[in-house]
Amino acid sequence: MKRASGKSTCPVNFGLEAFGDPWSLLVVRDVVYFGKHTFNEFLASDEAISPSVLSARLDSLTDAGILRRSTDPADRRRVRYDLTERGLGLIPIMVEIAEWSAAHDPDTGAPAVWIALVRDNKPDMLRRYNDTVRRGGSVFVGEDSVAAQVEAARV
Amino acid sequence: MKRASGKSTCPVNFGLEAFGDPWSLLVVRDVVYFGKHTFNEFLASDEAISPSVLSARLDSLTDAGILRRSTDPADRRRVRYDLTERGLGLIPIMVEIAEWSAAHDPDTGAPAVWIALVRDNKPDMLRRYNDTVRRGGSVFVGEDSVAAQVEAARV
DNA sequence: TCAATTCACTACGATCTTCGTAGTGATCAT
DNA sequence: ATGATCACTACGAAGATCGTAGTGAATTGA
Repeated sequence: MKRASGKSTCPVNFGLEAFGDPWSLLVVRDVVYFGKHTFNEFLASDEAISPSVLSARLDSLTDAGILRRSTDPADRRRVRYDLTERGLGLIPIMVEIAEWSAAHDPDTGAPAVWIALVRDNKPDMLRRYNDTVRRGGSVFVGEDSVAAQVEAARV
Repeated sequence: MKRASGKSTCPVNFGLEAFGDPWSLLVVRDVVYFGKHTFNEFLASDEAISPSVLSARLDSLTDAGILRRSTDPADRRRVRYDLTERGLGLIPIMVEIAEWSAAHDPDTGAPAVWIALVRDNKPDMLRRYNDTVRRGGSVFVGEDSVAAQVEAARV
């Protein structure tokens, strides 16, 4: 991304300068969908980011106001990354990307039933995503995940 | 983007592999918002892409089934790029990016009134975007632009 | 008809970014 | 005290992008 910054006031360009590299949205995805919050958790993702690149991305996402870092008081080695309000605002973008990919990737790992659920109840599901991630939960992993909420409501 | 392809079935990753570099979505934006369709038109964008990179992006977007190329019968030098149905599917993603950026960039060039119009009439506006671009029009430029349609309806 | 222009695109060296592996220092568990 | 684990840094190799300068084919204007 050597492209000169601020050379255009186009909003699509602004977004791409903030998170439009090949890795930033994968970090955000790890937080939103899988409840990952630490360096080593991000490092262990399927896509195999290298530590120096991850470090640079965490810095730039923090600088852009998308992530907030904090040290765990119970273990001061541990640094935790959470989405800010601005970062939570990226959820609709990710959901649209997931929907597009699920429709066009024959080998997609996205469960068709989940994609349909999100597509057909978008405002409601986006609200659930937002609320859940805001309080530290995730879409698929954990006690209070969105998937668990939906499952509980289905019965 | 040296990242190994196909190493994950995550739909966010699939999308990013297809159009998640810093330039692809700017090409799509040029088509959708400004009605650009040729190499030199893309080259003249504010963000100053270099011709070799543009050439590579047009190839990869065509390979990904997002763009379709055709030679102008009236001027056989001219190569025209249009969005395929799959490419039209990227419109909701771009609209969400634009909405996020307009909300977080103090210097955004996006007209607030337009962003509000799209936000508050999203299904209707997305349908207009899609229909208009499909028949060769654009959001802001040209006789049949979405902006012109909205202006006509406002009177 | 023929030179000048315009079209999409390639060539290429310099520079920047990413990759992949191997550390480093601080903190924690035993 | 020792070893493990934490977030990261270092660094050379490989790859991508930048910016400028072409190239050949098609079209236009004289």
